[in-house]
Amino acid sequence: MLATDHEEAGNTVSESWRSFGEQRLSAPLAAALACFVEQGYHGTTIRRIAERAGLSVPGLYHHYPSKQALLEGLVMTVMHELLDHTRRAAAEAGDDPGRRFDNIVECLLRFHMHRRDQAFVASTEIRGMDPGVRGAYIALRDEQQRMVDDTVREGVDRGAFATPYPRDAGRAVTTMCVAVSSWYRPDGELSPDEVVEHYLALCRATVGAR
Amino acid sequence: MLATDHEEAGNTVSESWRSFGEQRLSAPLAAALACFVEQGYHGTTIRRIAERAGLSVPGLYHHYPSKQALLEGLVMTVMHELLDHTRRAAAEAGDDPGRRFDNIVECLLRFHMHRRDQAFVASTEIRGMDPGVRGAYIALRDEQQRMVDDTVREGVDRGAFATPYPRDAGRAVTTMCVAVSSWYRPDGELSPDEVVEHYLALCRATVGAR
DNA sequence: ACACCGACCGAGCGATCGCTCGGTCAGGGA
DNA sequence: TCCCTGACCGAGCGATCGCTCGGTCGGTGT
Repeated sequence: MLATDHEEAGNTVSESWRSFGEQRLSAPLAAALACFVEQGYHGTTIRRIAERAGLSVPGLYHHYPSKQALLEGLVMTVMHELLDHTRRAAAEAGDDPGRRFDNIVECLLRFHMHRRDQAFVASTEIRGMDPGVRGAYIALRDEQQRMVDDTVREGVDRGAFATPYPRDAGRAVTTMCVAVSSWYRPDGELSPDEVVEHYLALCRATVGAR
Repeated sequence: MLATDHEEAGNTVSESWRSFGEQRLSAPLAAALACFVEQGYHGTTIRRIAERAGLSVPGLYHHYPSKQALLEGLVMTVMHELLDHTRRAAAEAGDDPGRRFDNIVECLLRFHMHRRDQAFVASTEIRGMDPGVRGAYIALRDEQQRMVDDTVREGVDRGAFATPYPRDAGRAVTTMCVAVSSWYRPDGELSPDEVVEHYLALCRATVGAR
C-alpha cells in the first residue's frame, strides 16, 4: 500500500490506523492544549499559556500570531488525523458494512482515547472558534459523521443491521464514541482494549447488528 | 435569593413528570441563558447580559450579586427540576426495571428537549463553575446517573436486559439522552414524541432489552 | 571582521473586564 | 405631609485582557 516510506524523525507514516504515535506538539501548542482543557478557551489567558510553555508573551507570539491560531492549530491537526485514520480503517474493511462499521467504531474509540485532550477541546470549544475556523472544523466533523451514517444505512439496506432508525442510530453511535474523551483516563479501570471491546458491543447492539 | 430562583423556575408539583411548563425565568436569568448558550460563560460579558435584559449594569447587580450567581441560578434550578421529574417517573413505574428504564429514559429525553438551553449550559459549562457550584452540580448529576445505572443493573440481574456491560451501557444511555440538548430544535424534522419513540428504541437496544 | 537572522523578552499600549459608588425617582405607609 | 424602601442608573474604579514596540543575544555565512 505504502511502499517507499522511510522513518523520519522517529515517526513512521505508514503505521496502522489502529495505532496513534506519541503526540509531538510544539511547546506553545502543548501548553495551550493543557490550558484549554482545564479552563476553556475564553477562560485561558495568553500569559498563562506563555508561562506554561516556558516563554515570555512576545516569545509566544513569535511562533503563533494569535490565541485563535493556537486553537486552530490544535483542532485542525487532530481532525485531519482522525479523518485520515478513519478512511484507512474503512478502506481496510472492504465492501462488508458490518466489518466497516466495526473498524470505524474501533478507530473512533481509539482516537478519542489516544488523542483525548485534543478531541475534547475540539468538541467542546466550538463556540470559541472564529467563524472561519468553525466552518472548517464543522465540515470535517460532518464528513466523519457521514462515514458512520453511510455505513449504518448500508448495513440496514443489506440486512446486516436491524435498527428502524438508522439516522438516529448513527448519531447515537458517534455521540457515544466522542464522549469517551470526556471520561476516559489512562489509569482508569478499563484498558483501551477493554473500552473497545465494551463499546463496540454497545454500538453493535444500538444499530441492531445481527 | 437562590431559593427564590428555584421556586421561580419550578413547576406545579401536581403535573405529570412527562410535561414541562413554560420556562419562567427572570429577565436577567433569561438574558444570561441566551448569552451563555451563544458565547459560553467566559465569552459572555456582564454588559451584554444587562443589555439583553433591558437593564443597566448596576440594575443587573441589584438582582444578582455576581456573574457566577447567574450561572448558579440557571444550573441548580434545572438540575433540581430534572431530579424531581426523574424521581416521579421512576416511582410511577413501580418495581419492574424494564418499565422504570423506559420511564427514566423518556423523562431524560423530554427534559433535554423542553429545557434544552439550560441543560446544554449545565453540561457544557462545568469548567466555568466555581468549585462550590461545580461540586453541587456534579453531586446532582451523579445522583441522576445512579438512577439510570441502578435500573440497568437491576434489569440485567432480573433477566430483562442482556447487555454484558451494564455500567458502560448506563453511561452510554445517559450520554445519548444528554446529547439531545445539543442538536434538538423545535422546528426540526422530528417532533418530541418522535424523538422519544426513536431514542427509547435505541436505548432499549443498547441495554439489550428483550 | 562584520552583517545578518531567528529566537526571544521588558515594558507597556489601548481596550475591556467584573464590579461598585453615590446617587435619582416612583409608590406606599403613618 | 414626609420619609422610607425597592428598583434602577451614570460614571468610573482597579485589574486584566490580547497584543506590540523596540530592543538583546548567540550563531552563521562570507
